[in-house]
Amino acid sequence: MENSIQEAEQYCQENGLNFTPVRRKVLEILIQKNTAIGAYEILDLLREAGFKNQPPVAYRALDFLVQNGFAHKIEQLNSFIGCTHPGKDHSPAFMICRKCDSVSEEEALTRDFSVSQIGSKAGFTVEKAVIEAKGLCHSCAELA
Amino acid sequence: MENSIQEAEQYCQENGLNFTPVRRKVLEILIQKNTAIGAYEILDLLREAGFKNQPPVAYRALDFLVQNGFAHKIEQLNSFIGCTHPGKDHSPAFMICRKCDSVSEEEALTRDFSVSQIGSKAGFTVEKAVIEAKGLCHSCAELA
DNA sequence: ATCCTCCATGATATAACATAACATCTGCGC
DNA sequence: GCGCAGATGTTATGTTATATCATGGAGGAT
Repeated sequence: MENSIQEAEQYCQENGLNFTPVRRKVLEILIQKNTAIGAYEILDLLREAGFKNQPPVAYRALDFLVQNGFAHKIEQLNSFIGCTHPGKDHSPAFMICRKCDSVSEEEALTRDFSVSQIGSKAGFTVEKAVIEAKGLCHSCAELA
Repeated sequence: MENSIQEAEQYCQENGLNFTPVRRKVLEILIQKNTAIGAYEILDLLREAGFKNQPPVAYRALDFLVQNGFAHKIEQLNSFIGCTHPGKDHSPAFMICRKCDSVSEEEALTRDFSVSQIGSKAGFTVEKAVIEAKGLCHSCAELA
């Protein structure tokens, strides 16, 4: 965890990005929680940590983190999750457990497939792909 | 368009589903618009057509349509679109143009790939996959 | 025919998520 | 100092979605 933060810090320095206290704190929150959480929950945690807590505070920090690959938005949950391998170029696919709400990030790029290919066939230029699956995680499937 | 409605009607009859006036009207709206629209826009159109217009009216009809494969939710837009090939079992991928906001539905299942496979590797059982891409559609790409 | 149950709808209220708009501050180059 | 750019502060509001309880209507069982 300290590790991830330091990586983010370094990446920002190298790329002229401003890794401010709020941004750092939000990333810390995301990494610590290790699952998808909503902006307003983040806001609560920010307040507890002594930061201002109007919605734009959280959303602005989240924008920054998502923009720069330190976090992802989970569209189906309207929530956010720290990226497990930031910086690197990747096409993530998220597995959302409907029972325990855990979210895991997998790599979606296979040799034979990409969303880009699907788009190409249709004459569409893909710039960003969202892949999210709902189902049962390993642990919850065993209990069933 | 009349066609799609009739197909839906028939499917409902065969499967013991209640294709009520609101549900029919919402499907008509979606098919007519032929792009993704929000629940509150649907609500307006329902009102114009003489239906009640509290939010649950639209959301309940949309739930029904999505549940039964007559429509899909576009998560990135918080909006809904009529399904272009309902009834059939399919795994759709949506292409969302950032310039003209058009949304097209493609088939995501290829011989060598599925989101299920990505999940399996991670011990995850995929029940439903959401694939949405943002980018430029053919027409908008040409203008650029 | 009466009652019961199921499903759909009506209606009110509120929750949850997100952004617009404008003010202020701070660091930095000139 | 001055002005610019990026970040944050602050207020207000817009947008999306659901909870909850009441009402209605079709169809089956007795």
